[in-house]
Amino acid sequence: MHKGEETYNYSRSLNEVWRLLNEQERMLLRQNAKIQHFKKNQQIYCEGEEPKEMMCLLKGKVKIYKEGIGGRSQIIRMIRPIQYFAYRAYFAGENYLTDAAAFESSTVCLIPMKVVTEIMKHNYNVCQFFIRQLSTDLGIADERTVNLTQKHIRGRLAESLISLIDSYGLEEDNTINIYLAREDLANLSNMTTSNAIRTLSTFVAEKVITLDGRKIKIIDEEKLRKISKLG
Amino acid sequence: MHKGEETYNYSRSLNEVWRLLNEQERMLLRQNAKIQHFKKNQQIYCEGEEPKEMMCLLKGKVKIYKEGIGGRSQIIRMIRPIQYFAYRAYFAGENYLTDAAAFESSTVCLIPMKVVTEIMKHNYNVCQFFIRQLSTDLGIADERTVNLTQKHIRGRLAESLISLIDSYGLEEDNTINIYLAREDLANLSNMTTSNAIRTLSTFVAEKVITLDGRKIKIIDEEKLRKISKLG
DNA sequence: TTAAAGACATGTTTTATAACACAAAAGTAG
DNA sequence: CTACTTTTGTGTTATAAAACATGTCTTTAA
Repeated sequence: MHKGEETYNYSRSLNEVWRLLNEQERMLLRQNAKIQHFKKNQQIYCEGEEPKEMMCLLKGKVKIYKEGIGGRSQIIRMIRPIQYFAYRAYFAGENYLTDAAAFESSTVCLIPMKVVTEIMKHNYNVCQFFIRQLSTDLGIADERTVNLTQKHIRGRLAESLISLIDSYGLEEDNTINIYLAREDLANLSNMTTSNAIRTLSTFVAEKVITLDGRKIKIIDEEKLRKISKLG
Repeated sequence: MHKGEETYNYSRSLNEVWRLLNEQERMLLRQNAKIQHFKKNQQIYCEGEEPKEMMCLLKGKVKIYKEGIGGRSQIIRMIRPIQYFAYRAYFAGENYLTDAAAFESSTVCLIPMKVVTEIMKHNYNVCQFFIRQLSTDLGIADERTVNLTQKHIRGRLAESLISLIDSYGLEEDNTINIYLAREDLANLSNMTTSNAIRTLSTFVAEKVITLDGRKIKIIDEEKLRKISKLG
């Protein structure tokens, strides 16, 4: 695939926001957007940095996380392709409060926030897009707070697996379409790596999932949802 | 105070957003806004309800909370006068995910969301106001998740006390300007009521605070912040 | 003014989960 | 291929916090 074609596909991928724009605004984006590749486990931005550009994930998988107490990191949310991220801090007038890193080799489109806000001034649809997105994410964060603080280990892990299914989907053979280290699964579910491993094992014993290395195959999604709700 | 004067004062209180509006928009608000009083402990809205109106707290104190597992409720955030709330769900296209109730006798201004979005279409400043607010709140929610899941009881309670100071301020004698039941303090800090009581007692023993019923007087704010960070 | 209900306080027991320790497996580099 | 690091897996111990129990104090109500 030569460079022109690659860029063309990316432009199409930005679709969701793209169709809210007129030709002039699209031109502005084309002129200012940059494409950047990140290797597996490469940092995309760091806590404390000043946000200048918003990002749209074109390819790959990205985690937004925080380094907590005593090196225990906590994954806040996961990004899938064609999701926008890294704009919150700029809008709040803050530096980044989180870190972002690529789970796997990823491609990101960077758009200067100055350009974005310039467009927003004259385009209500784009404002509405961000308001809806922020509102949805705030709702998810509120739910998450209760889940992580009140549910037991089994419930939290089940919840995480379900959210991974929702984000990245299942292959034809019911394998979750992302391969995470046990440690990441633990950081997502607010538990130690040992307990993530142990609890995954009990799920296997209960025939809710099967494991093959990092491949997680869902056997009984109904039961998994039940564990997430009650356990 | 007669009715006209009361309304006049409320209008001035809406200041922050008020000055973003032109005369026509202000008229629209005046015609559609309603003032409503809530008694102590009265519910303002419930989870599952369809949001139709945004609210601005004019007087009193309000808690936004969620009923979690087994009746354990979790306070998500506290509202102080001249803060707007109850708009997230509408913007996200959802029903309310939280409950809201008055801590003490409170006065609320209700503004139909239809009117708000109508104004937003032609007023970028109002869009910006909500985007900034949502972005700030999302940042707070992310911080909170890590604090509630990773800090120990002492740290969580200290954190809650500090956030109460930040929200409601201190009297001249260093008393926190809100009187919460131990149970509410517990629901704010993700712990049982017993543990909130116990931990408050240890804070008294350590001369960080003094207690007189529900009055909490801050003796050593520096130490409290240290406990919140490390403990 | 005396019950009754609710909030506050504190000691004891139980339990979920972290912390630790070690081993096996798998991936990585020299 | 071999050594080395990282990841996974499992048993054991320690501990923070919930659950439970009980009593006192305070407010409300009859």
